[in-house]
Amino acid sequence: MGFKRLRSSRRGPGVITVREIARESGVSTATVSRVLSRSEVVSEHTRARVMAVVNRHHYVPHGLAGSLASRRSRQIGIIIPTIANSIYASCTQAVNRVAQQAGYTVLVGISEFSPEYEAELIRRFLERRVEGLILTGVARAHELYQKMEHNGVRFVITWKYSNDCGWPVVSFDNYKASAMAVEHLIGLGHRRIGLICGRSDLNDRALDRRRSFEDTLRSHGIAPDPELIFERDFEFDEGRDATRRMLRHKLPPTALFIANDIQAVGALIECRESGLSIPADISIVGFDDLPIAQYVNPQLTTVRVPSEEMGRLATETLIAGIRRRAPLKSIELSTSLIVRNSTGPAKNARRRGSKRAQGSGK
Amino acid sequence: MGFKRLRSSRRGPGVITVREIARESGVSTATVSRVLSRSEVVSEHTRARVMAVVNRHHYVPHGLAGSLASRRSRQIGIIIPTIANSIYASCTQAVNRVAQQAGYTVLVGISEFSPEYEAELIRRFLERRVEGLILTGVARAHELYQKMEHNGVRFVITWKYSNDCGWPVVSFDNYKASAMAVEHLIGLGHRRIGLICGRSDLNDRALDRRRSFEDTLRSHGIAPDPELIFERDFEFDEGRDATRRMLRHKLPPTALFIANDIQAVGALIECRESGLSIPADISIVGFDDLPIAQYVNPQLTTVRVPSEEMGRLATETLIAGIRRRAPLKSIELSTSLIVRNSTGPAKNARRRGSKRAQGSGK
DNA sequence: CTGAAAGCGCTAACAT
DNA sequence: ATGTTAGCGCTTTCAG
Repeated sequence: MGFKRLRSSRRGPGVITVREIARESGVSTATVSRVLSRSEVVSEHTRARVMAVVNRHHYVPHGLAGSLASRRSRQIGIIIPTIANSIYASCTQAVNRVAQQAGYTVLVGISEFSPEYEAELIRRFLERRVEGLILTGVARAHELYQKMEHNGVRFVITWKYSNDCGWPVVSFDNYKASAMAVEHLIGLGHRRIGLICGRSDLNDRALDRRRSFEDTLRSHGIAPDPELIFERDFEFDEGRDATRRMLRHKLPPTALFIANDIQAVGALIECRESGLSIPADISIVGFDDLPIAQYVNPQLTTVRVPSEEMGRLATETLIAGIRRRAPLKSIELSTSLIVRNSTGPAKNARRRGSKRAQGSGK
Repeated sequence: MGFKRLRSSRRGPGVITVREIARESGVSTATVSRVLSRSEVVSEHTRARVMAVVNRHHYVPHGLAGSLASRRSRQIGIIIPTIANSIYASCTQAVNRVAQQAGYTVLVGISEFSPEYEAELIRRFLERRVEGLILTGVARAHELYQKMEHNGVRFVITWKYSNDCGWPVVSFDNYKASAMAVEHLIGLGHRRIGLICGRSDLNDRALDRRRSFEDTLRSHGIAPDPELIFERDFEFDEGRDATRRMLRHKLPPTALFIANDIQAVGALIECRESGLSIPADISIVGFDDLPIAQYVNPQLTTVRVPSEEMGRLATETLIAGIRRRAPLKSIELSTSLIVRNSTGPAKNARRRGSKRAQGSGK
């Protein structure tokens, strides 16, 4: 107990502390702490006295010290691949809202589709002692899962439903959703169908969608043509360029399944500028149902994903698990095909008529 | 996957601490700490021994305790109004990248255009002891500025350049940028010009753009018509609806300045669906230069804003200020008008010809 | 190059 | 209803 250096021990701006507030209001630090958290257990009189001092100094308690002492950080983390695609934005916004409501602060990490970067973000969030983590997809080094468990942090996977991965998941099923989209095209008589999706080596959601595409074709007796499958980044121009290449093919597709709306809009523009009429000459199905899908011409048929609901439920599940100290339960969400004007019967189709919007999942 | 609880003081999962690592590797906690931060001052031999134990336990140091002891949180915060508009997304992504690079973690706050919510976020971030803050716009309660100063946190304002607010600012000037857009229309002979922008009571950027619009018209001898001014939320449909109302006016506008591309796309669609041809019947200038601006038909003339550069520079400025313990310096960025195909001469215009892309700012 | 020891600012038993 | 006290897990002088 040295009496040397009172306020602001080492150096640095002498920001006010509980001790100072306690001294000035003539109570103990414990009482100040109580006023600031569970103010109902404190008498109205002392509460008012303390708050006056607090306000006078613009005192904000040191949350890190508080977290250290209480062993609860009141923080959760979310890691998404990009913030640029508004589909992640709406999910993240929902997460934020629910977490805030429950008294949690959210750390947002953007991995930019890099596994190394994601690992680094997870490490940082663990260091920041988040109580829970919302992750995108399930594919990551086993070591990372170990690290999360060893550090006692709960997590939930989003954007990829899988009932055999062993981790808690709150998501729709990319495989089922894509099958629905592809079957819509096949049902319209299309047999020659192209695919554009994200890079399946960096993105297990893209992988699911691609596998679903190939399997669904096969199950209808159609052999997927590798020359009609493109994996690209999520940019309008990438979708556009891939489409251009497909249209140049000696046997061009009569329909495209494009596993995200950004690339799909690019594809749609490319088709239109190439003089094709949609859906008379070529049909297009997207994925995500971004707001823009209704604002292109023709309006885009696409798969609607419950991104906000997913964010909300994932956060609720996570926080409930943290509070109850119980294992998290998985939830499968459903998607639906929104049939608009970018899909129609194939030329020379044997079967005719189009399906209406239909549900999948549970 | 059960957690065996080791020695844990009160309760809770016995997560490993420095003390345990120190014990197992036969060194002091000080040495473990050195290995984990400035490993170069430790002998290769002990370093290796310590790291072996660290890895075996998947040990992640308690960053909050570290921050408390070192009095540096290594965190900065950014508060944006929404994550849904990709113009903020690209800025935020740049902030993240630079901060990460410099060893800082970023807290992202979404205020949803609510001053109360923003105040709450600032309070939480202060509590989390961020070392710096990146804010959107300059309009907020004086008390908040006081609070930031009293708590010794540095901050920089973005998205609004103003050299008389007294705070450090890294931004372009909304007023100048808008004037450039409006003068483009006036230069094409338009005299009857409508405006759609965000709500100027919640958004000082929208206010600047609106004032600039009105002032620029007046300076060319045109009286702004209140019936041709709409303040709306940032949704396609809002832009569309406002446009519909303007087109119904007994004296409809021949040109629209729409102070963001989201509403502008909505406006463009509405005009097209109303049977107007763009730019023959009506000209449209947007603001932001979102990727979508090139993907609508006709391509949108709009103001390009340096959102990534702003994010990058704001972060660099902030971190430099934190490191040097020096006041932050303001930076004015420039914008440019990207002339595409949605603007053309007014019908019956006296003057003809259109201007090319031109710069503003510094 | 390494260790001992004193806190960082707060919370939560446990008392009163 | 309020005070006393013992840490939370780490970093950082200061010695050696």
